[in-house]
Amino acid sequence: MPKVSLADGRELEVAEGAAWADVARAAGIQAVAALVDGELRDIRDQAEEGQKVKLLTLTDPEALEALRHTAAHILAQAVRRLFPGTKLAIGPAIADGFYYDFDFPSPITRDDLPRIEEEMARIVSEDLPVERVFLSRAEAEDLLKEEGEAYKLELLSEIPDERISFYRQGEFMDLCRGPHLPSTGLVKHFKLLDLAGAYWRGDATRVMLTRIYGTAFASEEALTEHLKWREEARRRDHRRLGPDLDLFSIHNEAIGAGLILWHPKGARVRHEIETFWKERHFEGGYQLVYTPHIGRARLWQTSGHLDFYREGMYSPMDIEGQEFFLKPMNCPFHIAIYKSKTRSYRELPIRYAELGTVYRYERSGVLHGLLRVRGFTQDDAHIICRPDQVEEEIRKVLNFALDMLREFGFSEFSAHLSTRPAKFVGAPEDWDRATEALRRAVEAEGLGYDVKEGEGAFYGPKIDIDIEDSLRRAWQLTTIQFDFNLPERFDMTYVGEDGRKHRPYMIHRALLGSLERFFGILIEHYGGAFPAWLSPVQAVVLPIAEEQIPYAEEVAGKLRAAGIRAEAWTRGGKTLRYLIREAQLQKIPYMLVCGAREAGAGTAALRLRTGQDLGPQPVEEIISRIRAAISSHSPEL
RNA sequence: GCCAGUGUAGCUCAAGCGGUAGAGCAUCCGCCUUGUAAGCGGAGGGUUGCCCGUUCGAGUCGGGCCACUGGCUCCA
Repeated sequence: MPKVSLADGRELEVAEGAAWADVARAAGIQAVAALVDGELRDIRDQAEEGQKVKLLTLTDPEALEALRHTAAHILAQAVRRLFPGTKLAIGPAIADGFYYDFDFPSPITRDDLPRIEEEMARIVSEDLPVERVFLSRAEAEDLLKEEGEAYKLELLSEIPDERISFYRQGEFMDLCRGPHLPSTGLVKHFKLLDLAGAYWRGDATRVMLTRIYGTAFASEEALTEHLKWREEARRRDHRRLGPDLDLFSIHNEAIGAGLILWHPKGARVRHEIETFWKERHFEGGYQLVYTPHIGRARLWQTSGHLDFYREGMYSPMDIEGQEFFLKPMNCPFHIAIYKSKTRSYRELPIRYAELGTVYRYERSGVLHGLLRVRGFTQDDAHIICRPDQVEEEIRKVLNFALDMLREFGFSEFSAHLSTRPAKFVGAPEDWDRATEALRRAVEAEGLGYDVKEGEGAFYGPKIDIDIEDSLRRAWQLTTIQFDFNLPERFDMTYVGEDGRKHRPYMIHRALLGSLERFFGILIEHYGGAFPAWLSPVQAVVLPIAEEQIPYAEEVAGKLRAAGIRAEAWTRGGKTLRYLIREAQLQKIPYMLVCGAREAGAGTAALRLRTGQDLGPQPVEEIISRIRAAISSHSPEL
C-alpha cells in the first residue's frame, strides 16, 4: 500500500489506486485540490508512493488557480446555456482571475455580461458535481466533432496522450487538463470584468474570438478588495491625472497620436528628472552627447535598420535628392562619435550618454497614454569597452541603475536574463563571456532573476529589470544589452597594447527606459502626489484675507529665494477653504496659511498635503524643513 | 491592423417613441473679506468627432471614415 506524507508531518498509508480526495477524507481535511511535490494537482489524481502532499482547502492561496479555472468553466457553461451554438476555444486561470475565449454565432456586448453572471450564479447554486472522465482519442474526436467544436479539435490534435481528460458538470462537458474543484457550488465569489477581442492562439492571421475576463476569490472580502484595487488603479491612471494636474496632453487630430505635449508642470518634473539624471551620469563617468533627429539612408543601411527594422521606422524624407530617416535609435550616432578618431585601449571604457528623442511607428491600436507612444526620449547610453573590462562595467551599470531607481522611490526589483537564441551573430565565446558577466552582476546585487533561455536578441544577451510600483504592478524599465552586431557592421576598433586593431564590446543600456513612459509610471506610482523634489509646485502661500496679500507675497518670495518652487495665491474673492481644497486637488505638498496673526508674528501656519495641520511656525523653519525634504528625495514631507 | 464598446461646452454628465441641445464644475464680471477640502449672484461658451444618406425635420435612424477605451498565446 502506497505511503504519502502530508504537509502537517503525518504519514498516511493509502489504498492502492486511491485519489487525493480519498487521502483528504482519511486525513479529515476538506480539500479541493492538492499540491503534490510542489505542483498543483487535481484532487481526483491518484496518490503514489512517497509523494509529499499539501491538501488544499478552498481558502488556501495555492487553490486559487483551480478555483478560477472552475470559474472559467462555469462561465463557459453559462454562455452555452444563453447562447446556443457558441464554440469554445480556451479558458485558463490567469494572474488576477480567468478568461474564456468564445466564438459567438453573433456578437455580444458588455451589456450581456450581467445576464451571463446571473446564469453563472444559477450554476453555482445548482452545486453541480464536477467529474473528470477519460476518453480515448477516437471517442474524444467523435464527441468534439459531434458538438462542432473546431477549436477544441485543433487543441486535441496537439495533445500527445491517448487518454484524454474531460471535465463534466451537469450538461456541460469540456476538454480540459484541469485541475478543477469538486463542485460548482464552491465558486461563490466571482465577477465578470471585461469583454475583449483576442485572436485564436494569439495569431493575427487567424480568427478573432470574443474573450470574457473575470475574476474569482475564495471569499467575498478578497473579491471586494481586488475590485477596490482595480478602482484605485483606475483612479491613479496617468491619463486621468495628466490633464487633471495639467502635466501633459495628447492631441490626436491636431498633432498626432502617440505624440506628447509636456505642459509647464510636467516639463518641470521632467527637468528635475533630467537634471538629476545628468548629474548622476557625470559622477558615474559618462560623457553627455547630443545627436541629430535624422540621418541619411546609408547610415541606417550600414546599421541594418533598413533591412531589419524598417516597419518600425517612419517613411523617408527627401532632402536635396537624398533620403533621410527619423531616428528610431541613437546608437549609430554614438558609434559615429566613437569612430571620429582612432581610439586607444587606454581611452576605454568610453561611456556616451544621451537623452535622445527617437520616433518609432507603433500600430494605432497599441498606443496608450504616455506608456506606449510614437515619439519618446530614451535615457540612452552606450558603453564601449575592452573584453577585460566587461565584467566590471556590467557590475557598475547594474548598480548604477538600481541606485537611480531607488532615488525615484522604487525598492522592489526583479531581473530577467535573456540568453543566446538559435539565430545569432558574433562568436559563441563572446556570448558566453557576456552572459556570465550579466549573471554574476545580478547575483552580486542579490536580485532575484529568471533565465529566459534563448530569448536574447540576435545581436546579444541582455538583462531586463522590472520594478514594482505602489500598486504591486511590475513595469520593465532598465535594460542592459550586449551588441555583437553593430561594432562589426560599423567596423569599430581600438588600438591595443600590441599596436594592433581590436574589436571593442558595446553595451546599450537605458535605465528609466523613456522619459515619457517613466513619467507615466511615476504618476501612477505616486498617484500624482510626487515627493517634494519632483513636485512641480512645492509650496503655496495662502492669504486668509486681502490684507495679507503683501505678506503672502513676501513669504513666497523668501521660499523662492531659498530655491523652493513656491507660489502666493493672491487672487481675491476666494475663501481659505476654497484655496485649501484647490491646493489639495493639485497635490501640492506644502500649504502655508497666512492670516493676521501670522503676518504679525512673521510665521505661517503649515499644512501638509497629507491633511496634517502643523500650526504656525517661523518661516525660516518651514524653509529648512522643505529644503531637507527636497534634498533627501524622500516621499516624507 | 483586428474584435467589442464609446465619442454632446475646457472637465463630468443630461436630453422617453426622431421635433431644432441642458446642468454642475472650470472661465469671465460683480458682491462677500473669509482660519484648514467648494461663500453668493450674474454672464459668456456647443458645426452634438468628421462625411454621406433616410426624413418635412437627425445628438437620436442607416452607411463610411477618424479618434479613444478594454484587449489580442500568463497555452486543453
